Amino acid sequence: MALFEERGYERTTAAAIAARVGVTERTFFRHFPDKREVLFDGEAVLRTALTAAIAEAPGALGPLATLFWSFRSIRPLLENNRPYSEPRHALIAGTPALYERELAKTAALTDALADALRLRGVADLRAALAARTGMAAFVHAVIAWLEDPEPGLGERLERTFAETVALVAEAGH
Amino acid sequence: MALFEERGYERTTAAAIAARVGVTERTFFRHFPDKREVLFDGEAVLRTALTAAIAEAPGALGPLATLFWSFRSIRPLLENNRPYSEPRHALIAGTPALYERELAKTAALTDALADALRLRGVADLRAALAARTGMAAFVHAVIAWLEDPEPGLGERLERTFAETVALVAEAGH
DNA sequence: GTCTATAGGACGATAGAC
DNA sequence: GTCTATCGTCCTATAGAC
Repeated sequence: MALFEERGYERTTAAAIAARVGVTERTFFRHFPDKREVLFDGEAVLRTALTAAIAEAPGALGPLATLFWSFRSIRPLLENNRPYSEPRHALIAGTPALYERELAKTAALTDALADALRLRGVADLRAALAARTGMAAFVHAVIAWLEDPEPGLGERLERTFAETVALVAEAGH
Repeated sequence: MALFEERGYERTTAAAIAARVGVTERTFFRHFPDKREVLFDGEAVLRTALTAAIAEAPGALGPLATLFWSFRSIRPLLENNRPYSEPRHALIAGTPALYERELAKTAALTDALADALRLRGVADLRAALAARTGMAAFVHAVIAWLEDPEPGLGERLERTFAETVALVAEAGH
């Protein structure tokens, strides 16, 4: 992050990153399959936390309510991580190659959520649609919060969930 | 597509594509900013059709109903394109680098839909959330249809819209 | 005369093969 | 760790269209 903020992502070579931590360029590529991945280690933590939450959510909840419940439950994780994730978000948003990778990670997470719903007995396509719809709200709320800390993440999530309900209700006549 | 289906995307060099159409590698890169882009020319057509439809949708419709109306209206475009888009989808789904680019195009399209909604007077964040939610349904329906032609796209869209309404209604208590 | 397209040579960086 | 293929950029030159 220090190097990227200094010279920008594209003008920072993999060799320069490697040199900064005292290894060779080849060693860098042994740890990360490509240069973008160096910024996306955290995704696994988020996926683990969310799929665990889905498994533990109250059994009475429907698919989308389960997701909303899970998103609420990992709020502390996101809030604690903000000092790192906020500048990271700014860098990613301004770098097309990184933005593409971020989208791929989000898509992989969406698939994982759908699988976690299936484990709760939700039908195949229904689980996929619920995961997409839920992630649409979650990503919207988190990005809004990363770009403007007020109001807090909890408030952003609740407002977004409520607005999703309102938008869809209106479209359903 | 012929070359990609023959040897796979990654094992097809830009030079090979260029040679196939009788130009040099450098000329290839004058037409396409990078190798992936050669498969994503069509996105502009879809964006133009959808934003135009949003502008022409009945004024009484709310944001999400406007999107659903627009998705329905471009059905013929998608159906006519199926002979090309179906093998293309299979190739993209099996090639991570192409899948990432596809996600980026979808994200750009989502932004364009949000802007089109703003032109209809929808508030900023509300437009962004509606666009994300609508695209979640649209992409779900189109992918399901590309991977299995039965039932048709019209039926896939209606079922998906209805299921979105049901999922969200349930989550809203 | 200007605009647009192709071509050629050189080259840095990523990333894979070994 | 060594070696190298491929992607993608920079620069300049040339040919045809209008």
